[in-house]
Amino acid sequence: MNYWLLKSEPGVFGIDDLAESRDRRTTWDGVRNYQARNFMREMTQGDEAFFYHSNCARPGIVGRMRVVREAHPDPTQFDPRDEHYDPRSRRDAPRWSAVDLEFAGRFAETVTLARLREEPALADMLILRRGNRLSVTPLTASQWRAVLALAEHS
DNA sequence: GCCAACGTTGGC
DNA sequence: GCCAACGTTGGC
Repeated sequence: MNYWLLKSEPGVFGIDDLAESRDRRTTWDGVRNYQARNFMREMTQGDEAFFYHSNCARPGIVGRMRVVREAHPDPTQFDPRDEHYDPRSRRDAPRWSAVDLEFAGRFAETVTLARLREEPALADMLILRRGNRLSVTPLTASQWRAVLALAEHS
């Protein structure tokens, strides 16, 4: 079992959009960073992930998801009308991957970025490191539990 | 392989 | 809107 944190801008695709998706599932596509892509390729079915709202008034963790389909070629890379189209990617050698995720609950309160920074148990969390902008990062089991504890005691 | 220029991310 | 930090691009 692995734990992950995935960022998305709520103005583009927020946790409510996931909760309202068909079967409460979505394909997490559009990732165009190699490090983030490589983390997605490490995901296995049943892995747990947090949904983080970025680039918004109250950035922070807003809920949970579960990996329901492992890495597969991101279809948007082949679609010339999609903003994530990559003309250099070939169908016989796809450059970018996506995973499918299922909604697993929304927190009663957002665990804000400011709150995450205050928590000693989360000092090593990757997204809290200076300048880290990765949209997909791994968490340790203890970091996962620490965030859940913050969510439950807010 | 170096590195300057540029584009993007994302908090504030 | 600002800007620090980072990744990517492309000339050389």
